[in-house]
Amino acid sequence: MPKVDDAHREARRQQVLDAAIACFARTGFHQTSMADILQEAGLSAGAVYSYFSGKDEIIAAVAESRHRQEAQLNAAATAHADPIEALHRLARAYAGWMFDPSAAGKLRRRVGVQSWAEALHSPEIRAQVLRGLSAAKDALGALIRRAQADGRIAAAFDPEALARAMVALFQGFVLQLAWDEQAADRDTHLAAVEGLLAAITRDPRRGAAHGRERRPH
Amino acid sequence: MPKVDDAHREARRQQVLDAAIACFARTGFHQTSMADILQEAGLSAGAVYSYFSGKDEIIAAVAESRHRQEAQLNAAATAHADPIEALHRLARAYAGWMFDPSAAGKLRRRVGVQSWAEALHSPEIRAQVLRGLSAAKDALGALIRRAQADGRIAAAFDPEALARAMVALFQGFVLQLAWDEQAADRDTHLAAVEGLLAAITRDPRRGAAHGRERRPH
Amino acid sequence: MPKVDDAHREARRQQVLDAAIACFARTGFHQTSMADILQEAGLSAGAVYSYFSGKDEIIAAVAESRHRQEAQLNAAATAHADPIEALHRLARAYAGWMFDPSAAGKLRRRVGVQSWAEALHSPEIRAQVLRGLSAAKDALGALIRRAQADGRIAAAFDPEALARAMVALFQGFVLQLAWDEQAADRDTHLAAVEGLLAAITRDPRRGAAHGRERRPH
Amino acid sequence: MPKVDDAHREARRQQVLDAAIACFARTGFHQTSMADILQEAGLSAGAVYSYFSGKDEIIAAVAESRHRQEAQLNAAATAHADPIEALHRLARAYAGWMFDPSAAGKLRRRVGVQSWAEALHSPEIRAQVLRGLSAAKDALGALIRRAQADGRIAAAFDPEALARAMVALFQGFVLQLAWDEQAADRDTHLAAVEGLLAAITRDPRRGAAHGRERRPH
DNA sequence: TATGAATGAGACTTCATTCAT
DNA sequence: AATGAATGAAGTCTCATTCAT
Repeated sequence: MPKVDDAHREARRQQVLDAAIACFARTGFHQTSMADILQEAGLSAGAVYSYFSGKDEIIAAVAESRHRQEAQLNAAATAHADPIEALHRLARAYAGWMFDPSAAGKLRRRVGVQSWAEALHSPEIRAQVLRGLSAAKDALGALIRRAQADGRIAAAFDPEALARAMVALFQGFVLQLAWDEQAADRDTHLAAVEGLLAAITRDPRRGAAHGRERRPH
Repeated sequence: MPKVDDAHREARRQQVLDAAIACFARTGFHQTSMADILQEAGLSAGAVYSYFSGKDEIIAAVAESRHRQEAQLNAAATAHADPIEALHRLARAYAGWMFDPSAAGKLRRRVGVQSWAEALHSPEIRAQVLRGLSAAKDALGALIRRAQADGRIAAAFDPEALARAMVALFQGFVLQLAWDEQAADRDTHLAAVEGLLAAITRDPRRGAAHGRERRPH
Repeated sequence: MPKVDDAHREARRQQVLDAAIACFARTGFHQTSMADILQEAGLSAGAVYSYFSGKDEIIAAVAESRHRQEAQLNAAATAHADPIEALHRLARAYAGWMFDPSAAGKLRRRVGVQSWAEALHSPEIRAQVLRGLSAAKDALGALIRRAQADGRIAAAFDPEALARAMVALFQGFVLQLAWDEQAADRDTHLAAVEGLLAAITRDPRRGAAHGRERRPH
Repeated sequence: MPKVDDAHREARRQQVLDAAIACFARTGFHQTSMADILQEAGLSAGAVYSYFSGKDEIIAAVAESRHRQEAQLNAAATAHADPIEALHRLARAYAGWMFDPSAAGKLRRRVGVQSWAEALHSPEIRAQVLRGLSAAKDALGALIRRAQADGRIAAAFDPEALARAMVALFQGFVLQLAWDEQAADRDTHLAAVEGLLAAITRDPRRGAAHGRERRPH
């Protein structure tokens, strides 16, 4: 019955990953020892090593699970017909995930920031991070181009640069939130992002484009 | 002649810090061994340990020197009488430093990102990072408030939130540049930041402001 | 089955302590390296460090085990009803232990002397040594007082000073033996101690005290 | 002018030795670093190394100076014509030196105890200590034999064993005093030693030996 | 002679990983 | 499959000693 075995295997792997996330969020990848993870998971060394080849694979798997979840956000949000509405939905989807005030959200931010640093010297994690960045930029870029085609965003904007800036804004907020969870709440962050969005959007109902009537949200 | 000794001492410390920065940028704080730093610096263990009490002090000194340089940017740029001009100068000063395409700039970004991660569990580095963040936010916030008093930025903006967003934008760009130095050049980043700035600024030469109906949040 | 584990743990700790005693006796606490102990014990560094937190704890445990054994001597010997007989038994018990000509006795003396020196700057070992000294002095002092009450030892003796002197005599012999195992045998030492004892003891069967029949050895 | 140079050299050596004694008394031979000694002496490394070949030579010289001083005690005291009086003088000379309550005496005891431990594994120091022990035993033994020839000490005593016991008594007192300087004063120790002496001495004016007139303290 | 910066062997300790049970 | 004791390479740091100045 491989199905049962696979389910069991998957459950055990998740148990290890959850423990690892808790430890990594607390002390960072390289200051967390395997012993810390074993204790947090309540498993023996032998057990953990039968599911993962080593610490590096655990780090990679933690980063990978983060990446997988992120990828779903893009797909879900960009389906909407109206590009501006899709942009807003995408922003809300990301904000909901990254600014999540729950304990899980806090762990995610902290591990996320560590991964960003780790990406500087781990080829695997770098690839993941860059893939995630590209996916977000591509999704945003496509929507921006559609909006520009509709005359809803000034053609003068470089879609790539604009997409990059929107992601940067998110990333900076995640950093600030990771350093100080009290820094601001989810709505504050979302408002800022949507403000940027509104500032560059033309009102579609007016003949002449004007930034002045834009409603940030 | 303490001057000679002090100069020598300072030179040696800098030699170690330079070596450490090179190593940290390459492999991260905790995957860099003291042996790596010794080799890079071309010094013996004993020599290095006579200038620093240990690896932690080196990490702290590296982060500290970064922080010290950053602090000077705020002061230099905010002196201008016109708040909008001061904001632009501040943006350019930060951009010039953080997006510096030279090797030194690249090292700075990479070490900076590591420090951001390290700040999550090192009280000292966290304090430095938060101090730097506060200083930047305060400088920006003061200028924004002056601009609002002059009617140059819509009063509806929360100065604190706006300042925070401008910093976030910078931080996100630094991250993206650190991951991929080819991602964009200094001008692209600066243009994006100045674009945001322009989008929220009223034209002072016009009787009626044009940003007036927008409610950023 | 904690019993098995505990037994195993205790056996391993003892294995380390035995190795440490051999090394310490040979080269002293601070000139013995952990590598020496590891080799002598036939264990790896990791194994030893899972039983002891470090070298200091091993030193303390070695001194402690010595102290524990010594404490039993006092209790066993002082139970006798006749105080003079109890004094002799105590002297014989100590002599049997401290002048033991076996290899174990030799190790004990050598480590003991090192502990005496170590007690000068290690608070833990000093406390142990002083506790052992007090226990011996107290046991002797109580017996001396009982003998004085019975008129068997001249009331003019200060019991505390006499006890201290008897202990000093033992300690000096241990030193001399440690320096030169051929210096004298157990009987010689015991004879000297019992000689001192006899010299201060009145013959209970005689009306008048006489030191003259004593045979110092 | 070699005389001046020699005097200078000797003064410098003594300066180092004094510093070393202070350090050794405080922390023991092997936990005192050369840096400690340099600082205490107020000399540079190069200076110290031009007077001593290394730490071992300093340790040996410290032990040696102690030994030299001790040797003078024997000679001075044993010159007296009456062997019993000479024994008392010898005891007082040793007591005066070893139980000296001054700071110098305290240092001497502490360094002495360390030397005793060091003698277990350093051939040089062992030789010194054994030479000192032999000298004392020989001086005492000679006096005891003279006293026995005069009928002042019972012939039944083994002179060697008796001498050894008297030295042991001193050594034990030194130990106890080093551990706790408040343990007893010089007079108490001297009284105990003289008490032992009296206990084995026959009254020369009486035909029959009597221990009973002895005054233990 | 004197200095003290520099050396580098070696000390203690940790921890990712293995493997006999 | 699971355990956890054991391994040992590698890490950080110290300190006796040297040598250019």
